[in-house]
Amino acid sequence: MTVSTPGPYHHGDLPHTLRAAAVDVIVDKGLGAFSLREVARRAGVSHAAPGYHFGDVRGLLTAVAIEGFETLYAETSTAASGVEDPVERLEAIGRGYVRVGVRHPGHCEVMFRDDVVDADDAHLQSAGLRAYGLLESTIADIAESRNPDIDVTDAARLCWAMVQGLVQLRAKFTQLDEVLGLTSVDVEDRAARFTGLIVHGLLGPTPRSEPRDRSSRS
Amino acid sequence: MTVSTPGPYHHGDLPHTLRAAAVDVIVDKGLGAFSLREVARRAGVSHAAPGYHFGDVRGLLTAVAIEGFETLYAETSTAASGVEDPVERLEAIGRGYVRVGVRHPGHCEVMFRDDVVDADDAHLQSAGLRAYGLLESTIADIAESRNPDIDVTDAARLCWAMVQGLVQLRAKFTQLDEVLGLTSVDVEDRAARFTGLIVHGLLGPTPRSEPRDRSSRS
DNA sequence: TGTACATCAGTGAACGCGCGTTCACTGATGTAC
DNA sequence: TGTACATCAGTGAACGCGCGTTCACTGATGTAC
Repeated sequence: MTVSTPGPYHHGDLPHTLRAAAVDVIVDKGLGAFSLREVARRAGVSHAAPGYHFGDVRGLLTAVAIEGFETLYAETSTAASGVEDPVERLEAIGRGYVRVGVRHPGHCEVMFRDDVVDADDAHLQSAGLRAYGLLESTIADIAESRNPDIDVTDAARLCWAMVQGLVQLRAKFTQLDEVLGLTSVDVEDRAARFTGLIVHGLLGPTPRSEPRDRSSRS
Repeated sequence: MTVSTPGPYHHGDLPHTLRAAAVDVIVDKGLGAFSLREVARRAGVSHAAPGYHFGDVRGLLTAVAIEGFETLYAETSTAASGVEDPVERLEAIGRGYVRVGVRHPGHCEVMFRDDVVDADDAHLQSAGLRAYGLLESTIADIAESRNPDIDVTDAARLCWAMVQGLVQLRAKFTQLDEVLGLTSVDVEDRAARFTGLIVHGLLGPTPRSEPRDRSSRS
């Protein structure tokens, strides 16, 4: 990733390169060691260049977070498109989420870190709500067609929290595997079981493919 | 928390005070702004004092993480003790976990951050494995008594990831609540439903109180 | 086609700051006799 | 009980470092005429 050649004075698309370099830094040095100067070094430009485009550290990280939410929305909506059954759609979204987590760990490390990002940024908020909205609307569909007792907002958060937990703990699991002497497992497969659990949990302890008569309930 | 009086030359239990101050800093400034000097300032001692007791930043944060795992073990094992049924015990542990997350967010922010902590530290590893072991052994009990098909190691991680996700996203949810104009919800109640989902998912789609004949397994 | 000028994109030297670390020190406590 | 000494706990001045930010600058591109 590191560009060592001096390169032309005018860079093709420096903002893009800087975002990529920022992700690079996050992934292999961690957010703690993140700095504009390190990003500039990796992008092969002067240390003042990131400031020119993004203002400050917060601005650059916010741009990375926005990119992350856009990727998340793109991946999950693609995964969901064309899937008729809302339950299957939810599973597809869950898998898509985890895929993003696995493929873009740098973005994910920033997306929910309001202490590090400009949480008031309008683009960031709309990108985040757009991704969240897809999840929530799918659960609303499930509620409508399968179980009207579901608290949609709350269920959406359960799903989000669970999948996010999976993504966040992936690194820890990997380390635990080493400590415990176990081999690492297929994360996406785990995600499938995850979403399966969520769905079964949402539909109640005895899910059926056809809704049964459950009218007498508190 | 901040001590402004000069205080006596010899502090009663400075290591303890420094750990508390460290948690303080993490909670309201974030790990990004964490520094030994800031911790010393809050503890009301010279900036060299933390170095004397903990060596460096990593050492202090490792001590905080150990404290966190010890608290986690204490809380979950207390919650689990005396509960006969392993399923109920797992639920109690899940609730205990979330309680720790809610009450000790500073510790939790550090416990799984290997980039910031000395992951090779023997005390840290044993404290972590002790907490994890309680969870795993409970799931092993469930597997034994209810469903031998459960992959115990993997199920334990699912649980851990889910509850951890809940804890980590709590702050995000709070912020989303503001964005979406909703009131915040009872986190521990959410945890109960969480663990319920896990348990039902683990026991399969049609859980029974008595184990059925399943002897033919690979 | 050529020239002058404006604007954009990135440079690099300079600055002040907070940090971690070191180190000679000092104040307090414990111990030997 | 008193004195000398060792050890422990914390100090504070000093240092070098990487950082973010500023700012006059320069190289490249676009536009007007």
